[in-house]
Amino acid sequence: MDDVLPPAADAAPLTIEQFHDRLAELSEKLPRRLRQCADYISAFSDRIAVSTVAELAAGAEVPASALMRFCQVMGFSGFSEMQRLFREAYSPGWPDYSTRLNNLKAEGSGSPAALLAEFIEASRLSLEALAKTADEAALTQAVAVLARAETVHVIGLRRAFPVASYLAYVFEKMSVSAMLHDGVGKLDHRFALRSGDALLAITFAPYSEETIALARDARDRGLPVVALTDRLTSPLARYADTVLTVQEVDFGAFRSLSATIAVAISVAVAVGSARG
Amino acid sequence: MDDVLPPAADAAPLTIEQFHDRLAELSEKLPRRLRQCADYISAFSDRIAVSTVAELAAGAEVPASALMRFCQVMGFSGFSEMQRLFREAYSPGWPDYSTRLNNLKAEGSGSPAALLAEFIEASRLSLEALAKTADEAALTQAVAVLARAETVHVIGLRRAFPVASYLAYVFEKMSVSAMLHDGVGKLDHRFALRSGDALLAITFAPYSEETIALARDARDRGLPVVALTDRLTSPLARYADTVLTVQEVDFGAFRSLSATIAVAISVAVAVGSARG
DNA sequence: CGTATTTTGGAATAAAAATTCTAAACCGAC
DNA sequence: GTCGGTTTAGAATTTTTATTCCAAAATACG
Repeated sequence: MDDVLPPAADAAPLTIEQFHDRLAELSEKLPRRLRQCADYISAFSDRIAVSTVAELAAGAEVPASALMRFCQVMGFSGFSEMQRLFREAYSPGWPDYSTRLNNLKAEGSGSPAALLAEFIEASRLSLEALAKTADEAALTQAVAVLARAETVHVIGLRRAFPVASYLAYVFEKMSVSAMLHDGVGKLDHRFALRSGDALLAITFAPYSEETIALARDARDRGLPVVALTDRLTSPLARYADTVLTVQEVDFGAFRSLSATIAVAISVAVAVGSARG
Repeated sequence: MDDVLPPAADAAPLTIEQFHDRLAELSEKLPRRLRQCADYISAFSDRIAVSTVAELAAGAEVPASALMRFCQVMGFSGFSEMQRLFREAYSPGWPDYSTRLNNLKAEGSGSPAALLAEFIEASRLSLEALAKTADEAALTQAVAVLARAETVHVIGLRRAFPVASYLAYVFEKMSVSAMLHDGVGKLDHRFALRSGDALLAITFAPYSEETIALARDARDRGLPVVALTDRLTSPLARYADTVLTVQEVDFGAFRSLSATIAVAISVAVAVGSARG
């Protein structure tokens, strides 16, 4: 009963860096079993997020209760709290964004400036997630496929249309022969697809029939198809040789497109320069 | 008691790749709730290792039992077995945004990954600048003007066309009467502008003649004009009642549009909700 | 050495998570 | 509409996991 309050000084670490600092600072003055914990944890800290107390304890060759005490010495209330730090650090931001937005909407604060702030935030999150998850191999493959094509056909309707049209613009600027299938007049120009060409198709849930149909068509004729979509299980993926996926954080019913455009333009510019 | 043995064919996936294959193969023929699981899981498979059934179920917006059934359909005995696959493969990728960006850039300049990193960076900078400089009063005024209009006419050509087309899409979704002046067939629909309407015109240097002409036309007839452009001294500004400015950071010859789209959508959503 | 203090291991308990089960909703074919 | 088979939601149950507790062992100190 000596310490009535735990000194505020040793509150739980809030970041992984603080965690390691604390670990280094402590590990010298710990008794044997706790030091074993410290050593093991510092070597395998990245397994904290996906292990149980028992597993880590076994790894450190200590009883589970020793590991519990270790967590407490580190300033956490227990193992779970420590684990949360590592789990959240692994991919922060996402879990409660949508609920936060719902609250915001419920409160009816629809001022344009507030909306803008939310949009900016959604875009920023999307870009951040893209940076983390971008698949370099798929990207490279997509560029290779398109760079080889005679003419690049681009299709994207509804929400994907802005992306498709920007692509067409960039291709034009880079003197890449490209054709935008825009659905104007319900004309479909599927017969414009000639051997030697390639298709870049863009669609997000709810997927657009026409886009998928054109992809199938291209595939049936043996043309390479690159898909830009939201998930690997998208119906578009079946007809594509290369699938690029992008997650956008949506804001209410609308998506920011920032990440999607970033991917699209990178591909287009890379294709343009690959062709010289 | 029909199937005494589960057919060996649908044994559990042994690698993450097999897992995704299986997912793609199944997801089409699954009933509603299970497909929801499949979609969510395929988009966020990296969270499996660090989440509980309840958390994932909440993310996919299904009851926990649906997610359990999903695991079984995938060939696992239950969630724990599925999770084991992901936990064993787990390695905390690139911890944070900036180191990951550097990694992408390290691929070598000109590589698609490096380009993507640059674009992401440019977009993020644009958004940041926008957050700092956004003019609340202008925004509010623009929304007020457009909310009062019978029909909102939208024009934006070349680089601004993606923005204009996304605006048209959002207006449609929000049941705001809107017309996109797209320049198809060089038809100009200036006579579609009727009193009571308003024009939202978008152009950036080098400014598009047609856009400016339409703005002038609208102004001459006494219709309110909202300009979305890059500077207050833009030629478009002369004909506009309200001017919204956005600076995009460009990367090479191309701009990210992120900030522009953020402004555009905020305005559109605000207009939509102002009209009820 | 012997006593006070700290540390330890493991059993006991509490909490949380996974898994199963069932009645009801749903859907498609008649 | 109604019958048969599927699918679903959520309560009930089981299993796993975290956490506490305390007697015994170790250590420090006189």
